[in-house]
Amino acid sequence: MSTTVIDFLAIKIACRQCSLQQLCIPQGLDQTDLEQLETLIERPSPVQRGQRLFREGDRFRSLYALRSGSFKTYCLGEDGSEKIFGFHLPGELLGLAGVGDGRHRATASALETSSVCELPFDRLQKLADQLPSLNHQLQRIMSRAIARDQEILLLLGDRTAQERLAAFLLNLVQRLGKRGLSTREFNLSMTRQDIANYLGLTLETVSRTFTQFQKDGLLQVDRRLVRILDRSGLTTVAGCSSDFTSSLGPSPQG
Amino acid sequence: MSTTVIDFLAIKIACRQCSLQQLCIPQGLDQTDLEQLETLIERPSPVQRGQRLFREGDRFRSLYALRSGSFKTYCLGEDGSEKIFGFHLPGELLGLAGVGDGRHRATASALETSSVCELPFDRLQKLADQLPSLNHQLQRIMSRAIARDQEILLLLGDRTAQERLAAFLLNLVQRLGKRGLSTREFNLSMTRQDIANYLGLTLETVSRTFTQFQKDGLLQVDRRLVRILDRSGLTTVAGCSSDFTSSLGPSPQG
DNA sequence: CGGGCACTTGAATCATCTCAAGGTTTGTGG
DNA sequence: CCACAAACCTTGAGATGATTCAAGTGCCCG
Repeated sequence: MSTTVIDFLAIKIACRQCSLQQLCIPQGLDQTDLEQLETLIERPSPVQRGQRLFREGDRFRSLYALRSGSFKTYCLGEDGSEKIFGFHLPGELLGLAGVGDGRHRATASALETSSVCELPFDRLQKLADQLPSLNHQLQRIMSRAIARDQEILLLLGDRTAQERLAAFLLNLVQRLGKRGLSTREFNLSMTRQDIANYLGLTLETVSRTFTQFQKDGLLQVDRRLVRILDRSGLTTVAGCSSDFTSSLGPSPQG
Repeated sequence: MSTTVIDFLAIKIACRQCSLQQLCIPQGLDQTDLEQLETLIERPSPVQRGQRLFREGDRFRSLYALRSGSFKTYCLGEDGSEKIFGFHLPGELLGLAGVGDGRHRATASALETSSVCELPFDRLQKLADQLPSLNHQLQRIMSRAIARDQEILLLLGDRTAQERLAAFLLNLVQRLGKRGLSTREFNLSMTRQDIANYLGLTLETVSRTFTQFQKDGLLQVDRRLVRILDRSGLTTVAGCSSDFTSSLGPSPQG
């Protein structure tokens, strides 16, 4: 037992061998910069479903790079209801919204057992002050987070339930594809309630829309398992430029 | 005539004397850093109502700090319809979403005659590489833009027309107040259509809601002129934490 | 003075929500 | 291994807030 623990803690963080390199911070950094980056990364133990990485209002200390699994980020309303800002997949950075004023602006909760790399922000910032390439990469990542949010706003702006769900699913497969997973069949790690919340709909409407898509031969749905039968049909239903569906990302990262 | 032009071009940009210092990039920078920042700032001629600072798809070259006036940022849908991401007031930075991939992600259009400072990004970045304090300020600004977007999502998530409009107005007066303007009476620089679009409603619904607020004694409205009669009543209608209304800012900056 | 634009108001329609009930899966303890 | 509870999902019927369509007013600008 103790050996297991020791072995686990002894794992060297090697961005250079990580399959998510091109999606994560290392993108665009050279070998020597990467080596320095690796020295500051910590790896906490895996996060179980429902467990939180940080909470709304927590002191902001670290950014988190998702290695495996998935998260949702949300805030609680006055009445205790959640509002979900985004779902996050491996390679994405969580916590960016906390940089601004030193407090996390959302809660990040694991949708399934997940693992993350922790990047203590003071050390990351210090390193970025010395490595322009790392600095620029951080700028790019933050800017993209802003751009993605615009696209979520597009989605929520003035669209029907069908358009929203179709766009959501297309975005999801597109992001899964980038991570080397199937773009035809996948498992939703979030509940209908979560999807509804994110899309500004009710649970029932999401459920009905899934059923409708199935009747229309666009999808085959079995609880959390979704198979896309007619991608172009789905794109038509989404009713927006491929540009949009291809770039719609997660909401601001906690 | 030519003297006018020459005089205009000769105006020295002095962040140190700018009243927006505390809202804009200079916040937190010391004298010497500010002097260096001033050297790279350009001031284009004033932008007339309807004129665009940059357009969706344009090559990203500069950030723009708004000195006076106001802007909206939006994207065009396939059918030519706009989707407005935000309204921008003096001291705010436009164009942040373009850093990520070198293209502007939205169009920035002046709602009234406005003036801006242009910050060529290559020079700004180079300077930030040398001045950690400037760099950190840029990080803060981008992070806050992400955080603000979360709050817009909260607003659009699941709220009635009344809640949305009340929250919108409260946010606006709050931002105007920070700029030393009246928090009881102000002029809307955007049309009902723009507000509707931003809030995910129709023009008619916004108009009706204004009328309703007036009947309820919350506001006095005369075309674009709005006077707030019952701030706390409006807060109640907005139905969200003061925390939220106080921090809801503009959408991602173009 | 006239034309256009922004805004207001009304009535009917519609998409989504709400409320309610039932079904399935999963996990837990006996 | 079974019974049971909890969580999740589906489906239906009725209610409702917002939209759509339509008409009309007032203001600004040429």
